[in-house]
Amino acid sequence: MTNYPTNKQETLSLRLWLQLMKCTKTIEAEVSSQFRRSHHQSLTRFDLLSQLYRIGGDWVAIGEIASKLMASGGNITGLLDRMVADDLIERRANPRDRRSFQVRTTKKGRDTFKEMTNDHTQWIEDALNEFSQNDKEQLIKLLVRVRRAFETNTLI
Amino acid sequence: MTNYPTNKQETLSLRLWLQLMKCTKTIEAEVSSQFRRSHHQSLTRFDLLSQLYRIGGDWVAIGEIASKLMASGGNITGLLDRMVADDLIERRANPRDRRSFQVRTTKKGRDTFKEMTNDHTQWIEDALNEFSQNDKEQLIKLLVRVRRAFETNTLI
DNA sequence: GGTATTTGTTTTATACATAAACTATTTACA
DNA sequence: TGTAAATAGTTTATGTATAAAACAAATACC
Repeated sequence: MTNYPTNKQETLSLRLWLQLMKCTKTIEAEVSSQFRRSHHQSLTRFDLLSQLYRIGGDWVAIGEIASKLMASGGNITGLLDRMVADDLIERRANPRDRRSFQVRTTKKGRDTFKEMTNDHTQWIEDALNEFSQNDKEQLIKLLVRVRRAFETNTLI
Repeated sequence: MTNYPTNKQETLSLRLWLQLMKCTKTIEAEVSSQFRRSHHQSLTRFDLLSQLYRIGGDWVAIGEIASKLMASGGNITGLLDRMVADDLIERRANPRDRRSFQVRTTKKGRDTFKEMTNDHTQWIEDALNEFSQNDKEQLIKLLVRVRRAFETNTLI
């Protein structure tokens, strides 16, 4: 999102990273504000509901949610509290481990997610319909490679 | 960053957007935590210092900063307060317009920015050195196109 | 010249993010 | 066993983000 000084040597790699960020932020801002307007929900909540949906309606440990969302524990605690208050998810103690808690979606949570995901898919489709299948596949392939490069790099 | 349900029709456009987000989040998390560790600064502060550097050391109106960072006004007020407290920037009333305020970097701010930007460039270079010039250029081109598609779409 | 509107910024309320310290439990193992 | 270590979540302190209301100063305009 930043325009870096152009007088300094701005390498191709750096330009790539800056464009990547700018692109993501632009779409994210749009989707995020649409979600707020249309559903009074945040992108984070959508992510969380997606994870729960993906798992299939069963009780899920809070730690598992946190790792899937790449979020810190303290963050998740508050997020879940607010979503329980809004009746999107429910929460219980893990019957087998008294340290642990579990959550799952409520009916309202599932309905909300369904509406959100329909809108979401539609927005993205509409915006990206000008791209050929080939362009998209190419881009996906490159993005996965970039991410892998960073993930392996990080583990050193 | 989310893995969406694969049983539902997951279009190519959607997969593209999800990979884009995942990729950006991964790099962002890495850069962000490095900045925190190495310089006790956030990515947001780096962005702000970049803008000030780009402008060239002159006093800049707060509103201009806000629009360049694509941030809300209320956000900027707090951010600037903390950065003034850390002696990275200084702040004064606009001598020509008594509604308005201006900021510019301090010496410490410029030094901090210089160190951060060197590290930043190095990290990105190291992670992306496996990519050919052609790959990078291709990717940049596609990313710009995607962003434009979204920007024009949004303005409707 | 006086009122209405716009502009530039802050304040307030709330949401979301991290790290670090803390509590409670479970597990490992001497 | 009994104690140390690991694990699961929460709390706390702080930073970053938004929208909406508030405010003061500048500008528009009748």
